[in-house]
Amino acid sequence: MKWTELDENWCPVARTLSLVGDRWTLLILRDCFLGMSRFDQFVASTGATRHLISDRLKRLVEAGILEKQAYSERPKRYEYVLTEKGQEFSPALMAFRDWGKKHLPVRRASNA
Amino acid sequence: MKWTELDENWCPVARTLSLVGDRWTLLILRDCFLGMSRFDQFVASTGATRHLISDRLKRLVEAGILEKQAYSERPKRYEYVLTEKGQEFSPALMAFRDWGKKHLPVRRASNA
DNA sequence: CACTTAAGTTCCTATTTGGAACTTAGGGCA
DNA sequence: TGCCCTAAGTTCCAAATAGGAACTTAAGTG
Repeated sequence: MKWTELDENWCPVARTLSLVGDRWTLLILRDCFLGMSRFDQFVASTGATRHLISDRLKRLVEAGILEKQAYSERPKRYEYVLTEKGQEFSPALMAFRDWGKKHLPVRRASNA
Repeated sequence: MKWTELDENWCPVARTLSLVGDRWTLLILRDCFLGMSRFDQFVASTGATRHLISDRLKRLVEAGILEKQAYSERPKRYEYVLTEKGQEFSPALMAFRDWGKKHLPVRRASNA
């Protein structure tokens, strides 16, 4: 089964995953909650390829989670901002953050 | 950048995603919370291939989110149960469920 | 004119998935 | 004994997706 077929699943978790159940998509949303809104910011921050960011932003806009807004005419430039639907996703990211903080501490060799 | 490289990321959300930021992994966890524990149950319930389920279960066990327990000797058979670390992931799934329920209703053509 | 920024797109290779069949280790029963 | 069944995986190959780097478009800067 392809994951795109999950969108009509009986389970709301599965339907949610069909839309945002992808690492880069969720990282983009994290960045939005951190105040980012531009293409190159997402590329730099997530480390994903431009190709992927382009694709994921398109899907998020189609899904009504982000909105594309022009912030400059002549060079036409757009930024991506969370819609209300997108804003309401924050509890999920908070839950991920809390779980990660508790269970996946960074154990950097203190390179002194 | 490969997503596996996210595990040392400064951001706890990214570290969490490096582990469970994948559709099938999260669906397996959903199933665990619904009381499932066996390989074929995960296969049937998620619709993912046996190959994928096998791979994801391995990673979840390695990460200490699930535990493999023998429920039968002679035919050796194992089941997968949530550890405490895994149990504590429930708020994230609840958040996904709530968001999906609110924003992604199933609109089935009532096939009467 | 040459350089820079921002937002993408294109191209090609490499990795991951999807699907179906095969394996291993017994159990049931005729 | 022989045949089919279950459960948990593994293997194989074709198809889809991702990674990396360069290219494009449209302007602004010195």
